[in-house]
Amino acid sequence: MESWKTPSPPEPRLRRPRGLVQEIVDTLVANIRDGLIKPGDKLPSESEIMGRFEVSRTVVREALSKLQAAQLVETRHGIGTFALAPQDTTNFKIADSDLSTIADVISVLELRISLETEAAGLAAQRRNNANLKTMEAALHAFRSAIQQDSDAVPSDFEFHMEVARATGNRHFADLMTYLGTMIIPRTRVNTPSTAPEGRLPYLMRVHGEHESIFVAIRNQDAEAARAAMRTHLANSRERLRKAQLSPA
Amino acid sequence: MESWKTPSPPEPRLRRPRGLVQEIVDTLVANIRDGLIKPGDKLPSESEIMGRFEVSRTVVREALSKLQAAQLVETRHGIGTFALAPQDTTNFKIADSDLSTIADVISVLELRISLETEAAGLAAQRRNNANLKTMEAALHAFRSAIQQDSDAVPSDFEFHMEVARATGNRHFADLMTYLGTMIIPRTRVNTPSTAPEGRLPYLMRVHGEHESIFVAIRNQDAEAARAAMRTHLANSRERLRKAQLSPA
DNA sequence: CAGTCGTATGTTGTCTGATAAGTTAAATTG
DNA sequence: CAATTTAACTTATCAGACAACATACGACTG
Repeated sequence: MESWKTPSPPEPRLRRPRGLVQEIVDTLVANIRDGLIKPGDKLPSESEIMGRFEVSRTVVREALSKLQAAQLVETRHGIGTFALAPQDTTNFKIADSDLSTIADVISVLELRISLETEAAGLAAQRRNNANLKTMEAALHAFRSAIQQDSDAVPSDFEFHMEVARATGNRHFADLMTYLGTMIIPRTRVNTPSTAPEGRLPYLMRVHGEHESIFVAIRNQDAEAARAAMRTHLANSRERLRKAQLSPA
Repeated sequence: MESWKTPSPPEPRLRRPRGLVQEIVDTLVANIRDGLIKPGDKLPSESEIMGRFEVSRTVVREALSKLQAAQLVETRHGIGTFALAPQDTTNFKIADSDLSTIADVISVLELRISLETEAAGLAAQRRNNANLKTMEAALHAFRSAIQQDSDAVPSDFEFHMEVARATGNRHFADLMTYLGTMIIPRTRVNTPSTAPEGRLPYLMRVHGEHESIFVAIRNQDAEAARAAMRTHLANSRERLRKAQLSPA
């Protein structure tokens, strides 16, 4: 009924995934973050943005409105819109919107690789018997969960947390806790389901990697612990990469 | 029902504190925070808000746009705008009280070692020419500052920040920014003063370490970059350790 | 009667064109 | 030259329109 209604298709705007407004917001945010627009700089006038993106002024103003709300720019009547200096960020935070795609999750996982690789090395040097005992318990719980086909994520996370705790440096455990709560809900969905080898073999391999980490830490071999942890998390990253390339 | 909009006096519009948009934003935010509009509730339609505040749709839409940016509401095309549940405000934070002793600073430095060692490796793989240029400029500024006996900390930090940026992973740069602002004010005090070799030789050695990192990143040698960064920061840690044992 | 379909209606998304008001700098005037 | 006026550019707001989307209800069909 409408298929014959459009004889001429001059549609220069093919993709509008999240609306025109968000497209402009994303572009401007990127320009500011990348330093293309420095704090104090004047943004292009509304008319200019209209022309550059080929949208109406309504869209431009709503985009700028969002940037104002985000405290990224300040608009002065009759003069223009200016980029603001990033406010004092006395905390580290990952926005939920920065975890919407698999690529976003990978970027957080990279941070986790950075953190946990070093944590494993420090843990190997500083672990005490209580740490080893807790790790062992977590490994045992993980194996049981696999065999009983129940949720293995809690014991998995508990093992990693104990490695972080074994560093004796509270900040490692704190940051792990934060990253864990951010990442776990997103990775759970596609954890064993995307494994080409099937759930049980995959989880058993993970278990083996955990044991390699544990042995290195127990033997106080910092280099081996680092390497084992890096291998373990790099595997997770590769699995996510594949899931990214071949969506279900 | 009238509780969320005070009836306006016969005078059309006497005070406009920061514009009509902000007035609507303030009112709606207050209503959401006070529970008059609960999470999941549908806000009045745009036409309705237009009528109640006697403003045009432009103003209403810009106000709602700000609320969207603040993650207070969500708008669905063709349905309406709905109040959102307050999002998780969990974040990673290091309390000021956790930085009172040198041991505390060392523990944060360890986190930084973890972060920057990996960042150097990733930077070696992913750096572009702009990154290299910025790093070179920072190195040059650092050397100049040394020779002119001025503050070398900003260019030092700038170099490290650019390494973090060269990872292409925003979280590295974000966490570096946070750790940097936490740590810098504390390390500045005892930076070159506690060096047994004297200020200039010490800073020149730091400069050399920076150059080793830079060369490895330029050559895209990830392992060498990691090692150079680890050496560099381990030296800082050792210096702090000595200062801890022999307080001035 | 049950299920499907089309339409009426209400909503948000975007566009167009206009007027008001603030700011700056050139042009004009004394 | 200095003060003032004007012009141009900017943001702020308004008004009306059409498109895209979603839902509800009635009509038609089996």
